Amino acid sequence: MSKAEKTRQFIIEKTSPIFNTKGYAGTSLNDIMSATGLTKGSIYGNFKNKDEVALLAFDHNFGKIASYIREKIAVHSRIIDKLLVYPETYRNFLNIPFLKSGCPILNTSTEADDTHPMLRKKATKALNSWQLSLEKHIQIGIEKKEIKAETNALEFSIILMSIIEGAVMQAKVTGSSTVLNITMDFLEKMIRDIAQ
Amino acid sequence: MSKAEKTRQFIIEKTSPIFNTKGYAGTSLNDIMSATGLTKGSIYGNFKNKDEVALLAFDHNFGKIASYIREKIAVHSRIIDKLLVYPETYRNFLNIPFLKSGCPILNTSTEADDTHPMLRKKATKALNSWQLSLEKHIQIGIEKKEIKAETNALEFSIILMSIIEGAVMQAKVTGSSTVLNITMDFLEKMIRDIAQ
DNA sequence: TAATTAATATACCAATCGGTATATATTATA
DNA sequence: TATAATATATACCGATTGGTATATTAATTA
Repeated sequence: MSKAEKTRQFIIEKTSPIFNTKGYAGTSLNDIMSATGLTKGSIYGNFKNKDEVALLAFDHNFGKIASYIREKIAVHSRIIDKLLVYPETYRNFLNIPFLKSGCPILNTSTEADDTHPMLRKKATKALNSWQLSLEKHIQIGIEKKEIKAETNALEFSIILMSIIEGAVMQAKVTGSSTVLNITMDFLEKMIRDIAQ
Repeated sequence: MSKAEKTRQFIIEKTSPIFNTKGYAGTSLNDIMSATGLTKGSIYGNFKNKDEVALLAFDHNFGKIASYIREKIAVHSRIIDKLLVYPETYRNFLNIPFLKSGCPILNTSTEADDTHPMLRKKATKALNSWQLSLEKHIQIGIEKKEIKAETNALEFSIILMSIIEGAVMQAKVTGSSTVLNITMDFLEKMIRDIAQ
C-alpha cells in the first residue's frame, strides 16, 4: 500500500461520516479539509474531484454496515437465527456508534434520487445486493426445511427492508427508539412465523 | 389577501417542489429566483431569509399530501375502507403528479435530522400528527366494532407508516413500482386482518 | 548521498453563496 | 390627481463554493 493509497483511504474514512450526515450537497471541501487536516492540494492530488470522494465514501459507509451484519449472521447456523440478526441489530440502531450518522442507503437515496445519478445508482445497487442476500438466505432456509416452503422470498425480503428503513427514518428524526422497538418486535414475529 | 400575501403564497407554491427534490442545502436562492421569475429584492421583501421559505415550503408540501389523503378518507364511512386509502394511494405513488418530488417527511427527515433543527422539528411534528390521526381512526374502529378489540392502535399505525416510508424510499431511488406493489399488497392484508 | 519521483502545501481563480442597501416601480389612500 | 405606502428591481457586499497551477516538501531509487 503506497503512501498515496494510504492517504486516499484516510480521507475516505474521515469524510464518510460527514457525507452521511450532511449529504453530498451539504458537504463542502472545507469540511473535507478540516476532517482530514489536509489541504486542498493533497485532496485533489489523490482524487479527481468531490464526486469521486463522495462515491467512495458511500461505498465505505455501506460496506461498513454490510460487513457488520454479515459477521453477526455468520455466527449463527440456523437460518431463522440469521434473519433475526436484523431486528436485533436495528433495534439498537441509535446506539451503534458507527451508525450515528444514519443509514447510508436511506440518506443517499433520498438526496440523490432526483439530483445525482451516480450516487443514485450506488444506492440502487446497494439495495439490490441487500435484497438478493436476504432472498438467498430464505431460499436456503426453505431447502433446509427450516422455513415454510410457501414463503415468498422476494416479498418477505422487500417487506423486511421496508420496515427497517421506514423505522430508521422515524427513529433518527425523532431521536427516539420507540418506533424501532415496536417495528422490530413485529419483524421478529414475522420471522418466527415463517419458521417450519 | 394583500398583494404581498399573494406573492408570498406564489413563491412558496413555486419553490416547494424544488426544496422537496433538491433539499434545503441543495436549493439556492438562484433556484428560487428562476422558479418564481422574481428577483432577490422581491423575495427578501417578503421573507426574512431562505430558512423561512424552506420551513413554509415544507408545511406546504406536507399539507398538500395530508389534505389529499384526508379527502380520500372522508369519502368512506367504514374505518377499514378509510385505512385502505393508504395502500391504494401509495401503490400509485410514482404516478401521482404532485408526489413526483417525493415524500416531504422522508426527504426532510433524512436531510435535517442532523443538520437543521427547525426543519427537523417540522418533520417530527408531521410524523406525530400522521400517527395520531391513524391511531384515532383505529380507536374509533374498535369502538364501532369494525376493528378487532385486541388491535394495538399505536403499534399498527407505526408499522403502517414504516412500511410506507421504507417502500417509498426504495421505489423513488429505483424508479420502479415493484416494491410499492409488494408492500401495499401486504399492508392491505394487514388492514383486512384487523377487521372485526 | 544525489537524483528522481511522488505527495502535499500555498496561492490563486471565476463563479456562486446568502444577504442587504438603495433605487425604482406599483398600488392604495387622501 | 397628488401623496403616501407598499412592493419589486438593481447593484452591490463579503464569504464560500469547487477547482487548478505552481511551489515546496517528503519519499524512493540509482
